[in-house]
Formats: sequence, structure tokens, C-alpha cells
Amino acid sequence: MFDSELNGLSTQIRERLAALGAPPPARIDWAPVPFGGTWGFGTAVCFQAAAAEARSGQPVRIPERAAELAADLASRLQPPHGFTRLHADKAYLNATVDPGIFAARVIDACLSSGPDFGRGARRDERVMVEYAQPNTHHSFHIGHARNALLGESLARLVEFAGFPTVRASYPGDIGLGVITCLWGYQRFHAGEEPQGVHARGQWLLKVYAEANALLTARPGETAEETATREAYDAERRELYRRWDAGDPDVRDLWLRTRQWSLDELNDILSLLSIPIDVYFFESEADEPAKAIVQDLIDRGIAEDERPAGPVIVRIDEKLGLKKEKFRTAVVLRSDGTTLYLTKDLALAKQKFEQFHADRSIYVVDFRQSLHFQQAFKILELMGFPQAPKCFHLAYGYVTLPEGAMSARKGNVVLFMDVLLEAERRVLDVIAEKTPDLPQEQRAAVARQVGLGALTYGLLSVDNTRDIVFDMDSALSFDGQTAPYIQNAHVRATSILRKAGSLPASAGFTYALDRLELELIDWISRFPTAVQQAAAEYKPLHMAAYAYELARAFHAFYHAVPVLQVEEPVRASRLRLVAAARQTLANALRLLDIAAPDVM
RNA sequence: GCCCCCGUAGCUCAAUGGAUAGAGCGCCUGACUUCGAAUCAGUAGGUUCGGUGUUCGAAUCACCGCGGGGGCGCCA
Repeated sequence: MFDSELNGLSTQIRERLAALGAPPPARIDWAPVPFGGTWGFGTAVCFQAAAAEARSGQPVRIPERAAELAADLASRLQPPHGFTRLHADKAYLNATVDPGIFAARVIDACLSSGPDFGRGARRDERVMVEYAQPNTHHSFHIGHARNALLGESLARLVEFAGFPTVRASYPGDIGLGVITCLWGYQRFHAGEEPQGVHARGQWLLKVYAEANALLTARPGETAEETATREAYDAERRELYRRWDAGDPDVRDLWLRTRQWSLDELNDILSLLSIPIDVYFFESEADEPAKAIVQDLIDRGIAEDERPAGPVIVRIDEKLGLKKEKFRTAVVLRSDGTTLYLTKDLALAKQKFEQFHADRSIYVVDFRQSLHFQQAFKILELMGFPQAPKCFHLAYGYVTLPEGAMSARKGNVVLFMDVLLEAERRVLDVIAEKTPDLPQEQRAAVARQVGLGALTYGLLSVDNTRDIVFDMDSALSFDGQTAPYIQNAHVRATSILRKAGSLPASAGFTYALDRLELELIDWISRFPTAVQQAAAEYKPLHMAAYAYELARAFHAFYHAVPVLQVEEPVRASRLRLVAAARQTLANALRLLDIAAPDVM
């Protein structure tokens, strides 16, 4: 917000430090001063300069010398426009801003940019984010929701930070799991088709779990049971063979049931406001993957051990590593069929060459870390310049209190079940707390608030951690939650509605209340928060920011009157409320959470 | 054996190498005749797993341990 002034000051500091014989650092960082009361930006540059001086052989005691430098700078340099003074606090150099100028600048910038407040300058680097990769012939559960929401929030952050962004989804539409489901369907449910997009999609999961149970060896099974199971397994293998051979009946059944899953997925992605740009189907990666393998063999990157063994890449050996780190990767089975890794190589090539991705982010659970390390290294060996800009955003599982969810066993928490329960609970709260809310608005509000609570719960935990799913805590509406933030937006909206119109401009020349200052401070930090969250791939930062902003607003709202004060303060505070509302809306949007006007 | 992630308040979790480590939940106390109480104000709660380093400065970086989780040639 004061970048040009602080940059100018940094230049002066550098010159003065050099004149004093203390080598200034290449970059001078300014951070908001951590204490209330005074208000401005501080830098620890004097510590760095004094330390550099000591390193160059000067006999200085660093803390004393740093304090001396800070005192010199504070007394010699003039505060830039918009700042009231420079002063040394211990060895920190602090620049105190003029509250009136700062406030007007922040509020004007926010309101003139509106939905674009906080948007970064356009960058020349295309980013592809891959997420929402559920397998077909299963159903969308709460773990998939974490993945999809993490990816969507990240895509929104990166895009808003200034980078052209492509959203990619990679459904796993083939593999043994899919064939298992098809076998169960054909064997026991041929011709059946439940009505309703979600009922049908969820039913496939039941078929899959049922089939799996029949194909899994149980301890203490009789000889007869073993024989039956092995016969079933033979049927399944035969079905996979027929799929591979392109048998029209099998392909038709596969495509028809696949569509049931895709219909369910599309409906959920739509209600989650996730606009996928590109779909890559695993089944379509097969042929290009085989071509990649041949290329790897021809170029001496891969070794062909067929027919005795598979095609492998000895990555550690290729890199000359002594310790085993990337190990040896199998890129083609000995029977010539492709693997997950092979397809990911083909997919990456397509991302680089066909979609011109300069940077590629994979939102995939942390258990696949080695897989991606191997994939990225092989891409590097293949000579792709984008390979070092591939990043695996690993996240933890959503587990149940009793352990991991398992689609195979059928014990998963379905996303739609949680959403419907969330909406029921919101309706209960509305009945209790907002009985005047018109009936016809309640369903929409229940969706916005219920989905928001669920989303915030998944995004406000660091992606490295597992989340133990518990309905009550997942759907909490109190404390650090989406409804708390949404309620701040509702309150701001309500004030603005009662005010009627918003003044086109207003100064902040009166004595600002501490709570006003803190609110303005949080608004001013939004653009930086966007850049940080995008650069670190951490929607969590934005989730934390949104909460802090809401907290500042609630505190302000409670203690500082807006509509009841005299002009010109009233006009200034109205604009502040409008700016807070805008920033809350922008922050929520980056989290893929709705900002309702009533709730 | 090797590699990756994690360890912070009773619980769940935060904290670009920077100043006094912060929230929520839970506990306790207070505030609705008020711009919407899904709110606010306040109390209590800490050897940041341990150790040794690097640094003017370490929850953060390095190394060694301890504890938990995950992974390691034809699953995805």
C-alpha cells in the first residue's frame, strides 16, 4: 500500500548505511509493526548491516552497533509523504504512518477496485492445477471433497495472484477397480439402473464394494468358497481382457456406467462452483504412454528387461546418487501394459506441449509422494524445461475416528450426505435465530452457509495434516468457521442497506478509533495475503486471513457506531464498512465460499 | 536398511529467521429496549518432543536422538 514510499526510504537507508561503513543488505523487508498504539512499518535492516560489518572484520558488538545505526537513520532521514515520523525502537527502524492518509488510501483503493481489490499484476507464466481426480465407478466422498476444494481454492488464488490458470481433472476411469465394479454389475445386477443422478452414482459404489467382498479371500474359508472365489476372479480377469481387446459389449457397458459416475461428478462440481477446463481420462493416456516408453528405451533412459522383466528406469543410478532416494521405477509391465507412472509421464508431456503449461501443480494425497518424485525426475531426464516447475501439493487423508475410509469396503462418508445434513442444521439455526427470514430464501441460504461451513473446515487445516472427520466439528457454526465470516458480511450488508446510498468519497481526518484502525489495517493486508497464499500453495493462509478480517469487523461493529454518528464521520465509516464487506467477499471467493447478504 | 511428512495451551490447530508464540473449542465471568447476540468484552491455560549447533536473533535452519504416520521394481 505504501510500496513506493517504502522503496524510496529503503534507497535512502542503503545510501546512509553505506556512508556509515555498514554494508546494507540487498533487500530491505518492511513488516507491519507488531504492537498496537503506533501504526506503521518496521525493518530489522540495522541488525543485518551491523552483522555484515562484523563479518567484514570490524570489531563491533552487533546489538549495540545496530541500535546506534537505527538511531542515526531515525534522526537523519526524513519520513516520506504519508508518514509522520521515523524512530528507532531498540535496533528496529520504524516508520509511523499518518492514519488519515493511510485510511483514505486503503479504502479508496478497495472501493475503486471492487471485486478486483487484491488482484495481482498479470504474469507471463501459465499454471496448470490438476485436482478432482476421483475414480469412476465409485462415488464422491468427503475425501474427494477435500481434494476438489483444496485444488479449486488454489486455482483461484493463483489466478487472482496474476497467473493465467488452467484447471484440469483426471478421472481414473479404468483399472482393476473399475473392472471389478463392471463384473459385479454384469454378474448380479445386469440391466438395473436406479433413478436420480446421485442415487445412481452412489449405487455403483455399493456394487463395487459387494463385488470386492466376493473377490477377497477371507480367513477360514472352506475349499468350496475358495473355488467359487477363484472362479469369480477368473471371470473378472476375462472381463479385463475383453475390455482391453475392445469387445463392443464390454466397452458399451463401461461407457454407460462411466457416464453415471461422470454425471454425479459433474453435478457435484457444479454445486461446488468448480469450473474444470480440461478433462484427461486415464483410459486415453494408454497409447501415448506406450509411445513414451519406447522413446525412453531408444534414448537409453529406460532399460528393457522383457520378456523376463519389466521396463525400468534406474533413476538413482542415472543421477549418480549413492543413497537410494528415487530408486528404480517400473514404467511398463513385462506383458507390455502401462502403469500409473507411465500415464502420468504422458499426461505431463501433453500438459507442456498441448496446453503450454509453464508450471504444473498436482493436488494429490501424500501417499503418492515417491510416485511424483520419480515422475518429475524422469521428466527432467527427458529434458523438459518445465520439469523443475512441477510441484506435488501433498495433502493428508480425511479419516474416520475408527480409521481410514475404504471405497473397497464401502465404508465412506459420502459428500452429499454431509452436505444435506449441513443444510438441515442450518435450517434449524435459522428457525431459532432468524425467524423473520422469508421461507423462499431459506433453502439458498442453507446451501451457502452449510456448504461454506463444510468447505472452511476442510481448508482451514494445513494440507500436510490428516483430518479426522466428525460430523459435529465438521459442521460447527461457531468460532473460527465460515458462518462467522459470512455473518460479518451479512452485518456489513445490513448497515449499507439501511444507509441507502454510499458516499462517493470521504476523508479520515478525525481521531480514528483503535478498532477502526485495526479493521483498516486488516483490509490493507489483503493483497499481500493473496500473494503469500498463492506463492506458498496454502489456502490455509487465506482461510486464516479471512477469519482475522471478520474478527476485526465484528469487534468494530460491536463498539463503533456508524449510522448513528454525525457527518462527516458517518460518511467515512460507511465507506469503511463497504470496504470491509468487499474484502470479506473477495477473501471468501478465493476460498470458494459464498458471501450471503442475509442468513 | 533407505526416503518423505508430522510433533506448539486440556483438545483441534495457527505463526515470510525478527520485537511480548496466537486463535477456536472446552471451563469460568459479564454484555441484547442497541447498525442483526451465528456476536462482543474479560479470566485461566506454554520447558514450542529432547539435545547439540548456525545466527545479532530459532517454534522456524543444520545435525543427532525420541515418538507418531506414510512410502520403497511390474497397485493406483
